[in-house]
Amino acid sequence: METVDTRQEILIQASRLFKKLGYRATTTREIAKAVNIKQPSLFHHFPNKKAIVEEIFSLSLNEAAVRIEEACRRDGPASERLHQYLVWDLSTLHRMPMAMSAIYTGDALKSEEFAELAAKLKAFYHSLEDLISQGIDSGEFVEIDPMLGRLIVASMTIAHLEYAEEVTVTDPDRIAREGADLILRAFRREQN
Amino acid sequence: METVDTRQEILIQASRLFKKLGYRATTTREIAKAVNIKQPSLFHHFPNKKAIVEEIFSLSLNEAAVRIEEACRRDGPASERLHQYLVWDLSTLHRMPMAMSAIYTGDALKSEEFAELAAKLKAFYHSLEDLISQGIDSGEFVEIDPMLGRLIVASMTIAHLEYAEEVTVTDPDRIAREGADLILRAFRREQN
DNA sequence: TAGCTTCCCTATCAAATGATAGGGAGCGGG
DNA sequence: CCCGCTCCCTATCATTTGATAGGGAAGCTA
Repeated sequence: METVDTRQEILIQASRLFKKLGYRATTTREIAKAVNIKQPSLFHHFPNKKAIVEEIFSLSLNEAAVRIEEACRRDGPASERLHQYLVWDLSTLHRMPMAMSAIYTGDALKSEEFAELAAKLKAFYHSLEDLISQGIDSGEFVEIDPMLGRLIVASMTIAHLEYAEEVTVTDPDRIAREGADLILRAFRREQN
Repeated sequence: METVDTRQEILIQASRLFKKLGYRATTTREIAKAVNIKQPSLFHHFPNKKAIVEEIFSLSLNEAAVRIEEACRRDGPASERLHQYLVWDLSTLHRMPMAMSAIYTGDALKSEEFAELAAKLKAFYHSLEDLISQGIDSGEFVEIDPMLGRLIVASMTIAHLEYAEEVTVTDPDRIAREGADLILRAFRREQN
């Protein structure tokens, strides 16, 4: 049976190093050292360095892509649907032992070799922009370019992730709600 | 006399590649190719690769650090001082021919060798948190951890930079004002 | 013209780094 | 007992990449 501990530990340590140094700057030797194994042993658990970051990425993006698309198609106020999605997203990410902000803030996605992942992310962004457009059309959000809205939601999500990685989180759900509230504040029209 | 054109072109092309690929993933050969010179010719204008990113970084941070500190010490509502600073910052960055978001979103700063730059940025963040604290104390801003406030201001600034780099900017001052408005919306209390 | 400076070139190096080859220890099943 | 599997090791390779050495052309000054 494959030891799941070492594999999981690789993901955790790699994500922290990716966050601290970036993907390219993090060597497989550093990852191995953090896991207390030798460098070639990494390749028993993952075929290559790329596969490590791909797995971390999939952990966060696969389900998120489905959920944001569902949120797009449901009925009801767009602001509520976006809020619900953000609460789920933040609480999920906050619970993960990996430093998930590493994936989005880092350099991994920018590389040519990660075109497939970048495409997934692009589709995700498309749904997010769609949802924001719905909110703008219904008058719930201020009138901004949906692309700018998407950039703001994404960057504030990452900011909140980075925040939660710094402080000790006692209640992931509560801090996720507060984060979602804060993100929506940025472009929700004042309620009168 | 040193040709300023090539030097400037190196900064511009390098910043775009840093944005697209990240600092570590961008090779000096790629930069040279974008500038239409050979790789070793780069080292006539800059002592090493690090110096290129340092110069781009200094362009944006040196004056910003002074201005944010001044904003901290001036009188008047904190929200107005922060707004003024943000308008200056965004309009300055939007006018630069370099892709300035490359510096903040990229992996360069994370590296050990850029500890000096990271320290500068840390001092800048300290002033920003101070200013946000003032606004929270005076009741202008919602009660959040100043660190979270700082992360949000920084990430939204970058989001706005990335936005302006995508669309064609006709009036940098106007888009800077709109950006500053949007950033402050995120945590300014509703005005009654 | 001679001499100096600027700027770019070709050729080349040394180090870092992702990945492979192949061996050995531990362990469980038959 | 031995086969096969898992998991880690040492040794090593091939490539990439930042940087250096040294030369040559163009332009300016005296």
